[in-house]
Order: sequence, then structure tokens, then C-alpha cells
Amino acid sequence: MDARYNPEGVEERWQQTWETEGLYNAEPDASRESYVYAFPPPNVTGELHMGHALQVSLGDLVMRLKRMQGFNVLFQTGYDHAGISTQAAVEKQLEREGTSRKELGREAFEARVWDWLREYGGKIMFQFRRLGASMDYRRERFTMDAGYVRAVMRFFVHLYRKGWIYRANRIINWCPFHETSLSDLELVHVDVDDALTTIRYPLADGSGHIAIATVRPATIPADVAVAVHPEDGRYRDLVGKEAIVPFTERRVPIIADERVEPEFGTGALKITPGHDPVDFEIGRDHGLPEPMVIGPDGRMNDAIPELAGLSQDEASERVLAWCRERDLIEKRESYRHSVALCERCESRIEPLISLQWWCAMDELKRPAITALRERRVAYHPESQHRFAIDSLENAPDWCISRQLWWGHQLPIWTDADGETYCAETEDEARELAGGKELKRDEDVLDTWFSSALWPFATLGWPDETEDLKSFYPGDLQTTAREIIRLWENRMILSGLELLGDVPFTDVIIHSTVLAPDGRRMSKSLGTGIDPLDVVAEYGADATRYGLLKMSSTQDVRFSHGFIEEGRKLANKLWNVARLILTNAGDAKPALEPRDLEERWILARLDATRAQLEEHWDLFEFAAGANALYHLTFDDFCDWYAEAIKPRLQDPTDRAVRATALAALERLLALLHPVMPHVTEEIWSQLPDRQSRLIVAPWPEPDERFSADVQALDRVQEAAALFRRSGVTAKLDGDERRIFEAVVRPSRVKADGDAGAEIERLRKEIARAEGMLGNERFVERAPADVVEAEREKLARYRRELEALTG
RNA sequence: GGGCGUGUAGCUCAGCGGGAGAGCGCCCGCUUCACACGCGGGAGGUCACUGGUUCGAUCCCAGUCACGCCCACCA
Repeated sequence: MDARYNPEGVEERWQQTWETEGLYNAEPDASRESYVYAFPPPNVTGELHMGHALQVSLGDLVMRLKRMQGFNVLFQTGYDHAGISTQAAVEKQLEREGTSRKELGREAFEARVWDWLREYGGKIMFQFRRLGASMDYRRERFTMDAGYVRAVMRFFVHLYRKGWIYRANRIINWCPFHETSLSDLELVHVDVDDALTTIRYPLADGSGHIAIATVRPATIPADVAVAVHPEDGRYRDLVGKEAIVPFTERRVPIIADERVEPEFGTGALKITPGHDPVDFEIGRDHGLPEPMVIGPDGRMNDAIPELAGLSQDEASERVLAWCRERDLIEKRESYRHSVALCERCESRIEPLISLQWWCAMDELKRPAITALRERRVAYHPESQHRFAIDSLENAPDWCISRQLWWGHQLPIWTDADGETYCAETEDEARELAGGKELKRDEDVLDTWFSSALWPFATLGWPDETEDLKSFYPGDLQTTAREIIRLWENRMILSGLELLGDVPFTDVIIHSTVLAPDGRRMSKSLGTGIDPLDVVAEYGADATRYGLLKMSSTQDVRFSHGFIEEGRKLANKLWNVARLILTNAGDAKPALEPRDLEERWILARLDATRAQLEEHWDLFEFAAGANALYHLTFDDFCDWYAEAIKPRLQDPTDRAVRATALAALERLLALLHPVMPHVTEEIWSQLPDRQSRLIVAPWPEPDERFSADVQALDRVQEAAALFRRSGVTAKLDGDERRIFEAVVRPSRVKADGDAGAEIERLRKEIARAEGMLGNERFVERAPADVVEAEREKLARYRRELEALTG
């Protein structure tokens, strides 16, 4: 028999078995408490990355634990239509085919996206299964399936009727490539080197000029004012006068506004409400006009005939040339600043004024803030909880319309007179309109608008389904830090608004897995590592274990070392199980502990169970994985299995074999949430199986053995002493027998150095005596600390005596 | 500019008020009948720096230096 555990085939077999036997299935059940986790639906365009695999590892751990603990578990799965990302991916494909979405037209384009989804949609579910995610795959949902669309429409109409949805002409982030608006949260910022040009604007009364600095001379023709800080002594006399904008030679007012930073540039700011967010605000407050010179394609529009159709760079050159001829350029210097890019295509964002739909947040977010303050939802760790509250408190109104073709089209219709109607369906809208001919708004909703409904739209809302009654509110959510504002907070507020309760009670913010070199894992940088490659090499169990060990700090570099550790653990477990099973003979698992090492391992198993519950209740996954590693290697294999081995091979000693089987059962149960496949595989070979391990009960606390946790301390001390010094301590009975079985002098070359050990002990004794001789330590340190120090001193003295005879 | 976080063994990371830890790597000894993906032993750390609190600080507090992430309207 191969001495190595090979997860290949074993894992896939169990994944299939669990699913076909319906063990992942969740059904409403009033008699049991439910535990619900709606896994964040990945973008349908993508494949799972390491972050998803980490999320599956810790989420599935919790689900398997809760399932064993008797909860009615629902692990919801599905994927997201991911508006802009999907549209971008399909557009790229069209580009390769030499066509474009505009050439195809909207209907044909949407059909292409659906084709695309059919081709790639199953991949994500395959990856979930391969990681061992115990999701109810029958319940797979898509954020644009028919039922989901109804939920999204209902939510929109609900908000509309509350008066929280409105249309406004405001400055927004515009992606000139996708030709759509974007929320602030869909941008990335990068530092770029630009030229900062200082240009003199002549004063209208001929008394001089005022200099302003700009990185975008192309926007000068859209200037409507020059602003200075009200306290700025240099310009106080100019406020109220007029300046002449270069190139267009229009007269504009010089105004005072506190938002101008006197320290920057010349302290004077040109106001371009059409193309800058700050200027827009200032312009609105001062009642200024809002001309625009840049169009939706990012090129100059025809507002200024001489510049029409030019790129911004070309337009800048024209404007600068005009200024140069008139000696209006004071200086030009290089300047590094941060600019906003579209996170999908990295085009430079154009701030433009545009008519968009907005969702007012003030009323909507209030109950969510209260729920977070009252900890009806808790983010872990605590620092992220505070961040979540801050983010909600500062959440501005939400621009929810996008000028895309892929997504949930807004349920807004307009009649010939421009009157708008909001209803869930076109029929209802027509009824509202008294049968008039209607045209539907072409915009679609921000993809996060539908994501916000995930915890209950997946349960059948807006219908009052049995699922909803049984499984709402849910329990768990997990996410990366940057998603808190986009998604978790919005799920909380939508749940409170529509169902009157929070959708979950705990949100785990997990670490980001970085590439081994510390950079972000990214396909374009070539630093990505595909979780399925890791699974293929090490197995899903080892991968899950390794990722759990990487889940505990903010950012972790991906390290194969942790996965290796997982593979070693699976292998060790497999082999010790082989030892017990091949010697089991006719024994059946039964708790019949007689001897020291048997009571001891049962106590250790129970102590570890308690430790695991403690760690996992606090979502400390790495610590739990660590405890399992040492339980298996140190306690179970190195001590317990070695101690019973001589008797295990004795066919007449049925009790020791029965207890070994029972101890192995418990070990498997504790390991199952982390390593489901190898544990189920071994479990299936135990005699007298009643059920699958996945639905076996989690071990109950067992008082009988708790006193025996330290039972082997003396033997372990004796072993350490022997290995270091070659001296055998005096032991009797069970202790002597275990010592000989485990330490087996024949296996250990007793080349220890008694002299070095004596020296070490003398040093320790001197240290302990020093501490206990310090009156202030004895008086002020906690009693148990002092007592522990006394015990140590006594032990060192005993050991020294044993060595020196 | 604001917020969060990190600096511990060659590497990746635990620990976080009372004797410096794990895995990998390295050195030495073992084919031993569950496992060489193993067993036993070992080398290797002024726990970033400076102050403070404490009987006692890697751990708590303040500051410094480095690094990372998120957010932000200095044109």
C-alpha cells in the first residue's frame, strides 16, 4: 500500500457523494435553529481568485461546524451579473471579432452577453465544488434571473414611492471609454506627472492681472469665474472685480470662497463647474453658469467652434499657444498629482455634468447606523466596525444610473409629454399613464443596487416564501475591506428597510492574500496564483488549511509553506488512521479508557474541542488550524499512538483498539470543518458507521476526562530530560510503560550531554530563586504567577537531583 | 491630508504583561514493522528604534524611523 495520502480522486468522489446524497441541501425546518450564510456572488466574468478561495475556506469551515452542531444550515450560492465588468469583457471579445456593441445594437448585444454567460457561468460553480464548498447548489441564483429582476424592480419602486429616488443634473464621474457614469467607489487613483501651468488672466479694468495655475488648459474656455480665499490679503481688493478668460476673452467675476486653498499655486483658482467637482460645488453656491467644452467621448465638443472635435491635449496646445502669443504664461512646471481612473478600463475619468438618477441616503441609512451602533450587526475585527459606521454616516447620495446596456434597466417610463412613470412592469406603467404610449428609460442600475438584495432576493423575496420565514434574518457574511461600503452596508440598510431586520449578525473582514513578492495578486501583473492549480498540486484539504493559516492578519504573502503544512497534516492523519484501522480487527469504536494515555488523549481531544469553539466563535481561524496541527502531530501521533502501539497489535486487547477507534472518531470530527475530504474518507472506513461525517454530531464536552489533561506531564518531562542528557528519570507503572513505548531507547541514540543539562537547570534555578527572593514580586504579582514560579523551581530541583544522583 | 494596520529566527508568519514560538530552509543521527510528506537531536533572534508606566515589557503608553492598504475635491 502506498504510504502517502493522495487526495486526487478521493476529494472529487466525496464532493459528488455529499451533493448527490443531498447532504448540502437546506430545507425550511421550524424545529431547528437555522444558520445562514449567503456567499458573496462572484462576478460571472471572472474565475475564482485566491481571495475567493480564502473566503470559501473560512466560510465553509463555519458552515460545516454549524451543520455538525445541529443547526439547519443554508449555504447560499450564485453569481453576479457585474454590469460594467461583464459588458467590458464581452466588448473586448467583440473587438477581437472586428465588431462593436454599437454595430450590433442593444438587443443583439444583450443576446451576446447571455450566450457568454452560458459559456462561462458554470466555471465558478465547478471551482466552488472543487474546493469542497458545502453550498446548496440546487439553489444557485443569478442576480439577473427572472425572480431576482422582480426583487430589484420592487426595491426601486419602493424607494421611488418613498420619494428617495430623484433625478438631478450634477457633476459625476464619466468614463469616456464605457461612456457611462461611475460612482466614486468604482474609481482607482494613480499618481501621474502633469504640467502645471501658471497663466495670467488680465483684469477687465486694465489694472493688471491675476495669475492662476492649472493642469488642464483645455478647460479654460469653460471657466466662469476666478476664486480666491476670503482671508487672502493678496487678493482682497480684487474680489468683486472681473477678469478676462484667455482664448474666449469672456469677462468673469472674481469671487471669494473658503474652499480655495491659499497655499496652492498662486492662491487663485479658475472655476470650471462643468469639469471639476470642487468648481461645480462652488459654482452652484455662487449661482454661476455651467458650460461644458468636453463631450461624452472625452474630446472637445462644439461649444467653441475653433476647438470642436480636438483631443484635450490638442485643445490645450491651442489654448497655450494663444496665451503664449500674448505673453500670458508665467511659468510651466512639472507636477505630480493623483488622478481618477475607471477601475475597469483605466481610462482617465472626466468629471462631467450629467442628468442621472440618485438615491437619497439620509433616511435610508439611519436605521443601519443604529443597528451597527447597537451591534445587531458586528464587523470583525472591531476596527472595521468603526470604519463601517463612519462610512455609513458619511455616505453621500448614491448615483444609481449607468449608461450601460448590460444590467437591470430602470423601471422608469416617459410619455410623449415628458411625464415619467415608475412601476415594476411596463403594463403597470401604462396603466398609470392611462394607456399612453411609453418609452422606457435606457439607463441601467449600478450593479451594487441589485447586490444589496442578495441575502433575501435569493430566498424568494418579494414573495413571502417559506424560505424567507426560515432563513431570514441570516447569520454570517464575509468580505474584503474595500467592499464594506459598496456592499455590506447596503445589504444592511436594504434588509432593514424592506424586511425590518438586519440580514446577518456577523461580518468577517478577511485578509488580502498578496503575491509571494508582496505585490497584489493580479492577472495583468502576472502575479496571480490560481487556487485550482494549488488544489491540483496539494489537494483541496491542504489548500483550505493553508489559506486558513493565512487568514489572520491584514495582508499576507501567499506562501506554499502553509499549504505544505496542510498536506503534511492530511498525510499524517491518513497514516495514523491506517495504523489504527489495520490493527482494529473485530473491535468497534467504544469509549473504554483504562490506562493513563487513553484518558489523557481523550482529555486532550476535549480540551482542543473547547479551544476550537473558542477560537472559531471569535472567527480566529488560523489559531484553530494550529491547534489541530499540534493535536494531531504531537498529542495523537507522537504520544498516544506511540504509547498504545505495542498493545494495539495485541489481538486479545480489544478495549485498547475500541478506544483507539473512538479517539480517532473524535479527532476526525474536530478536523472535518478544516479538512472535510480526508476526514470523511477515513470515517467511511471505520466499522459501524451510522452516517456520513459531514452530518455527524460535533463532539460534546466530556467532563470525565478533563482532569487528565496534564496526566502525561511527568512522562513528557522525563522524555525531554532523557533526550537532552541521556539520563532516565525514575518512573513507575503506566508512566514507565509509556516512557519505554514512546521514547524507546533503542530508537534514540542517547548521546545527550548531562553536563550541559545540569548547567541549564542550575541557571533556571538561579533565575527562579532570584524572582522568588524579590519581595516586591512575591507581594505584588498575582498569586497564581508566584505559585507557578514555585512549582517550576521545585521541578527544576527534582530534575537536577535526578541528574546528579 | 485623513483612517486602518504592519515591523519577532534565512523565508512566510503565530504569540501580545511573568522561562522567545511554528512551518519551511539549514546542520547532525536514524530505512524504524502507520507515516522519509517520517522519527530524534541541533544551530540560528539586543522581538525596528527611543523614552515612559510596572516588582517585571516583545507584549501596555508616548514619540521616532521604515513599509503596506483604504479613503480624500490642493486646481
